[in-house]
Parts: sequence; C-alpha cells; structure tokens
Amino acid sequence: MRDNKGKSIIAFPDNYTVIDIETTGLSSEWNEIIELAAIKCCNGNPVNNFHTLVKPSRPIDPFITELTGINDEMVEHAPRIDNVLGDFLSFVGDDIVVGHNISFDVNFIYDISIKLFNRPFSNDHINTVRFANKLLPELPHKTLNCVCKHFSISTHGSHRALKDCELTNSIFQRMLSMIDDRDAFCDLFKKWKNPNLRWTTKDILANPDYKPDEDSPVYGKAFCFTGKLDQMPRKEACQIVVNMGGKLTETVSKKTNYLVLGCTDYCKTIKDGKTSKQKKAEKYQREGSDISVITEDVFYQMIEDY
DNA sequence: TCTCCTCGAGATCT
DNA sequence: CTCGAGGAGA
Repeated sequence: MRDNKGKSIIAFPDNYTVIDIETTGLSSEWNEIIELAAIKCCNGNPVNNFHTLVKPSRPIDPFITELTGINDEMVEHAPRIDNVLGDFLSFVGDDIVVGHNISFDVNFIYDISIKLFNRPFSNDHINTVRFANKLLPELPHKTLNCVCKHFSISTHGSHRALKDCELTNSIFQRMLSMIDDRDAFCDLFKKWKNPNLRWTTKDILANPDYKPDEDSPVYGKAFCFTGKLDQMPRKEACQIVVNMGGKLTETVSKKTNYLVLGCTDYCKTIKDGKTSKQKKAEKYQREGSDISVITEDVFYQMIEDY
C-alpha cells in the first residue's frame, strides 16, 4: 500500500547510512517519532552523524520511557517532527539505509514524509536481521541486543537511536566479514522466490561419516513431514532420517511409510485439523498401503539412537 | 506433478 | 521477513 517505497535488498555497499528511530509505540498509524538518528558510513566507517530528539503531540507512555529512557521532560524543548524531518531526509539523501528490522523505521519515516511533504521515502534498505538469520542460525533470538552479545559488543546505552545506529553498524560489519562468497550468500535469499533454489527432499544427502544401523526403525523406511516441528527445523529432521538410512518423499505417495505430524495450528485454511498430506495418508492406509501417521513425539523416539 | 499465487503465525522493531 | 500451508491451472 506504500507506493514507491524502497526495496529490501541484500547488498554490500561501500557507502550507506545507518538509521534508527525511537517512537511512542509500534504503530506508525497511531504512534509518533520521539528520536531520530543516522550515521553516514564510508567503507564501513562512520564519517558523519545526525541526531535529534523530537517532541510528540501527546505524553510518552511510561512503558516507552522505561524502555528507552526518554521522558516528557527530555523532549519538552525538542523540535516537532515537521521541523526536523526535512533535515533528517536531507542528511540521508538517496543513500541505501541500513537498520535492524529496518522496515519498521522505513514505514514510520515513509508515512510521516507522505503526511508532511506528500513525498514517499523511496530509499532501498538493508535489514541486518536477514543477515543474522542466515549467518547466525544457532542464535535463538536475533534481537539487536542478542546479536551484539554474540559478538561481545557492549549494549550499554542501547534503545537510544544514535547508540542503536552504532551497534547496528558494528554487527553489520562483523557479519559482512563472515561472508567469503557474496554471490552464494545472495543466493540464499532467492530460495523462496525462485523455486529452483528452494530446497527439496532430493537435496538432503546422507552424511557419509554416519554409519546407519540396519536394525533402527528408520532404516529403509520412507518419511514425509507435514506441519512445523517443535524440536527442530524440518530440514534437520530430514537430514537425520537420511543419515540413519531412511528415505524421504516430497509428498505423500504410495512409497511413503511414515507421515510425521508437526504443528499445523497456525494454518487457518485447515478446516478439520488435518492437512492435505494427512488426508492423503489416511486414504492410502484404508487402501492397504504400508503407511502410518505418527506424531512428532513418536518420531523423536524412533530417532533417539541417533 | 509442477508452478504460481494467497494466507497466516511468529519474530523483530517501539 | 521466514517458512509452513492450500488451491488453481497447465
């Protein structure tokens, strides 16, 4: 719904501007900006910065003051957004902007820019969360604070706009340094847009280091999964099956021996609690195929020797 | 069967 | 965004 909004891109620009805002809440429709900050970077190094508090039209919620440390007194003599947004936009120019979950900031800026100047914020943007998802998959949470801690970067003073810009640039540079093949890294993000790059069961190959036990209940059996697993990503479960000498089927077919039921609560298009894979499996079972529908827990018991 | 589109929860931002 | 679904159409 936001015309001419910039694109979220995966890129490695020499020059960019890190931005961050603090607001009175999460909704760009109902909440207001109370702090704006930006750091212009060349070759990864800060060269110039912009910072200002902004006076909102209504008092700041205590929760936000607790979170950011910004209170009504601090913004009492700060300029209003209509007096500083132009300066902020001029500072940013047409740079690529970088931020942690930056669509949040971009949407706020876009909406207020439309409201005040009837002009869209069209800068392309780089979201550091996307980098963290791919480069730090083992990290349970990808919040700015968690990623900083992972890199042993002190988060003292965080949740203020300028400090968060600094922190974001630090983790951005650390993550960039982890990437040795940029083309391959970019390909990781094309997976879902390009079906040819999306992983399928055929991509899961047995790890030759693992010697399958021929007596295990998994050995020689064909598995299919439906729903989201609780204990591990589906891809990991598929890998274990293959390592243990089992096989995989992309969909339920007459070759499938086990359909593993994950959680499907999130999917509202499922009316009667059963996915199409489960219905198909039950149909084959009635027709005499060697197929069992098992819960996630039963699956974990089957692979407990792994 | 395969491709393309839509839907939805959860994460993340304050 | 990410990554599970379902469904239409070739």
